[in-house]
Amino acid sequence: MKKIEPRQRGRPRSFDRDQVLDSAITVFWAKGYDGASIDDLTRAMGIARPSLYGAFGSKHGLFMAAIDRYAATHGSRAFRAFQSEPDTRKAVAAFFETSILCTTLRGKPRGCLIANVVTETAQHDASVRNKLAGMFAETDAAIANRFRADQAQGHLTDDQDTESMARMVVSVTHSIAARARAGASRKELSDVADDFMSAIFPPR
Amino acid sequence: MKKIEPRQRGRPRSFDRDQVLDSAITVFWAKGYDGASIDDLTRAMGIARPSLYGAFGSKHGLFMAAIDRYAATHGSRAFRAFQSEPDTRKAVAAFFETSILCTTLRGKPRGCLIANVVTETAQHDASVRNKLAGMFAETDAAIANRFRADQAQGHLTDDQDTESMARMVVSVTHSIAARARAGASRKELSDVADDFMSAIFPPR
DNA sequence: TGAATTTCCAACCGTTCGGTACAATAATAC
DNA sequence: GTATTATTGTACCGAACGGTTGGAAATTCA
Repeated sequence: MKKIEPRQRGRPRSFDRDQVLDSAITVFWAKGYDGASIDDLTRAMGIARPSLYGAFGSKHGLFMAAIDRYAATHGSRAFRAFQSEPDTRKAVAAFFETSILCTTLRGKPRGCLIANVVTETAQHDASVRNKLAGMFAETDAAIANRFRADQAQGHLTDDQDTESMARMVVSVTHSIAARARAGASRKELSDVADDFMSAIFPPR
Repeated sequence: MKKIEPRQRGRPRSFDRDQVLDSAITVFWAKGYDGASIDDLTRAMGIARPSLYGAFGSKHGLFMAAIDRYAATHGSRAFRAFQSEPDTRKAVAAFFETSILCTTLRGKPRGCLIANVVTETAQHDASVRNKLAGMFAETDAAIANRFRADQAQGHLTDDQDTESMARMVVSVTHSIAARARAGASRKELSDVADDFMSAIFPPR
C-alpha cells in the first residue's frame, strides 16, 4: 500500500512551518500559555490569524506543536550532549553545562519551556499532562540505562546506585531551570552544578 | 507620636481578610495568575467583586497579598522545621520532609505557589520579581548562616563548604516542587530527598 | 486559458476579561 | 433620630480574548 503523495495544489504556503513555530516557542516560553495572546503569537510569527488556524488548528494545537519542536531542538540538547560523551563523569558534567547554556541563552527567555510553562498547563490539560509524563519517563529511563551500562562495563562501581544517581542528575536540572528563570547568572548556575558534581561523584 | 486608632466607622466588613486570602491562595496556586479569573476568585472567596476590590485594590494587589500570606504560612513551614531542629543533619532532613508535605497536601494544589506560579509572573512584573528575589536571598542566607554557626560549634567539619551545602539544600527543594507539580508521589519525593541526604552528608 | 484548490488578508463574531457605578444596607458619631 | 462613613450586591463598562467568515490572490490541473 504505497501512499501516493499528490503534488500540492492550490496556493502554496508563504511561510515555513518550523520557522514560525520557533517564533511561537519564544512567545510561549516568555509569556506562558495564557499570557501569550493570538495577537502576540501572530505578530511574532509574521503570519495572519487564519494562517495560524489553518496550519495548527487552534491555540492549543499550536502549543502542542511548539512543545514537540522545543523538545526536539532545545529540550534534547543537554541529553544529546550527555549521550555523546563516553566518560560517565564528563557526560554528567556536559549534561549540566548544556542545561545551563539552554536556560540562559541570550535573546531567549530564561529557563526551560518544559519546566516553566508546560508543567503549569499540565495541571488542567490532560493531553499536555500525558505528553509531559512521557517525556519525563523517557529521560529518566535513558539516563538510568546509561548508568547501568556504564556500571556493567566497570566504569561505575557496583555499590553506586544507578537509579539514585539518575534521579539526582535530573533533579539538578530542575534547580538549574528554576534558578535560571529566577534570574541566576551562568556563574551561579555553574556553582550549583559543581556542588552536585562533587556530591554525586565524591573524590575518592 | 502615638498613632490614634479611631474606632471603625461605617458598615463593618462581613468577611475575614486572612480567611478569604487563603481561598484566593488556593485558586492562584491551582490556576496561576492569568488562569485565575476574578469570577474564579470571588466564587472561591465567597465575596462579591466590589468587596475584593475594596479590600485588595486590584487583582494584582490581591496576588501580592496572597504571596505574602502564603510565605508567612505554608511557605515558611519547611524553613521553620529546619530552624527548630538542633542537629544539622536532622534539620536538613526535616527541611526536605516538610517541603514534601507542603507540596503534596491533600485538598491543595500540587507543588509550591512560589516556585510554580510566582516565578512565572516575576518574568514580566517588577514588583513581584523584587519580592521574589528578597524571599530567595533571605532563605539562602539564613540556611548558610545556620551552617556557619554549626561549623563554628564543631557540628560541621571545617572542610565542609557551608555555602555550597546551603545551595544544594535549596536546590533539592526546587526539584521537589517541580516533581510534586508534575504529579510525583510522596514516596518518589522521599526517595529523591534520601538520595541527596546521602550525597550531601556522606556516611563516614 | 479557465476550472479547481488552497492560502492569505481584513473585518468581524460572541464571550470573557479586569474593573466600576450606583443604590441599598449596616454600622458609628453626634 | 439624623448625619456620616464604609461595605454590600446588581448590573454594567470598554477592551481584549480565541476563533471564524468571505472574498481576493496564487498556484496546479486540464
